[in-house]
Amino acid sequence: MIKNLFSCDKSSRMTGDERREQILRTAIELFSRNGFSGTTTKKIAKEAGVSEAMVFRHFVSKDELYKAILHSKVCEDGENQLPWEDNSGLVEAMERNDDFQVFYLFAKRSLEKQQADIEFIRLLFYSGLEQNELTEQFVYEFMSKLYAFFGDYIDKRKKMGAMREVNPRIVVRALMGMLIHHSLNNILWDKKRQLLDISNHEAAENFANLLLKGITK
Amino acid sequence: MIKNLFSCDKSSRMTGDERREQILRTAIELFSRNGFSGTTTKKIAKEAGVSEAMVFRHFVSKDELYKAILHSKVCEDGENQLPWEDNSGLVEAMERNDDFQVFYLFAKRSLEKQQADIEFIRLLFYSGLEQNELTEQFVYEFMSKLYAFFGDYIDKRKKMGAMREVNPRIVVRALMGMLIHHSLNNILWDKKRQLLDISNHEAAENFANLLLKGITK
DNA sequence: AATTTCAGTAAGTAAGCACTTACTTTGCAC
DNA sequence: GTGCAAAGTAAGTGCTTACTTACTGAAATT
Repeated sequence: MIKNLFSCDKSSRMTGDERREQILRTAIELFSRNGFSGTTTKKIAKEAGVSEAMVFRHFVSKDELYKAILHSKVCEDGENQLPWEDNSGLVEAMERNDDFQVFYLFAKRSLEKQQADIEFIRLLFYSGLEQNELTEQFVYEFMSKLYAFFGDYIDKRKKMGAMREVNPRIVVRALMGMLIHHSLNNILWDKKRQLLDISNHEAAENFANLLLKGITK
Repeated sequence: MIKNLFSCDKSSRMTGDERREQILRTAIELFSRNGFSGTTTKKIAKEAGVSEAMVFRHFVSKDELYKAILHSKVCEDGENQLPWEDNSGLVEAMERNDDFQVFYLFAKRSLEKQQADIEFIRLLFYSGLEQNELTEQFVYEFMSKLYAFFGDYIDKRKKMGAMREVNPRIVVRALMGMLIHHSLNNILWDKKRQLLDISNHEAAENFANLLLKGITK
């Protein structure tokens, strides 16, 4: 039978792996929207169009399902989440010491990634509040890489006399703060952009300039 | 009987208002730690040392209790949460156009307030993720006041030729991003300060300098 | 001293929860 | 076409949930 061509037909029988993937995707959506204890296995099954028993055939417990989700989002997607990967412009800008382009391109790519995967951010904050170990570990590794990446660049530019004496980690924390907080505002608190309505380009440009030149004339 | 002197004796009979307050405080602690659906009315009652029925005598439903909490935290405490209130140094610094002191004192006070009331931040993020209306409204009003406060100062300093042309709202968003993200890191993800271990003084100093002068030499 | 008031509880209720069991269908290899 | 592994379900399990009812006892008012 032609089946894969009509894969939107959820009621049709799937292979084990297909169904597992589908349950996982459904669960990601629900966990990211309602958190761990706000999501029931019944809802997941209903949304996926299967009986509850199927959820427990593919995942031994609700807890394991949650772990599988964090693992897939945080470890797999997360690995490719580094904003300088597939970003040749950024690497080139670093080579020619174009500070503005370095920070601008990093900021723009970060904002785009964050807004393209709202589920990821919500999951990260929910699991952070829920004191999940995996999240703590992911944030630690992700930030460590960021510190190394920017730390090297800033140290290099300091030696060239282009930057003043600063702790690179504080600079990275400041930059990530601007970016994540801006995305969080747009996602969580000010969806209608009543407080501040700017494009990612504008935001990245302003944040990069702020970080480099400050606001003093 | 001498009662109020031994008010730590939870098992003694309290007046209605006393007990209501106590249940509220207990509930704040639990909701901020575990979120709405992660907290049960049974746990609240047990922690408060009363039967579950008492919780429902004082609050018609779990939902109403949550609303009462957000109202008390967000509207009452929140009102006094503005970091320039009781901060005469900040107002004086503004009068003598001491830009660094303005941003430094604001940043330091903000960080201190955030770290003194971790419950508040956790509650704010939980209820934000849970799409609570009250939270959205609070953030809107709080940020509006911030924009007005700093907007006026930045506009004044621009006219004096001391600051370059920037959108004050972007500056405020950047500053709040640094501060909230820094606190969030310390509270949620990097409690052991493995990534970055700096005092509030150091953080405020660096963030203020960054915002004013940038990192370029 | 009697009465009223109200803080407080024990023991429920129905619905919902994570998870299981015992069974039925489906598609594919032979 | 038959056998069989695997996808799938209906109908449970015991426990927990938010919330209620019907009652008790201490203290303030009369």
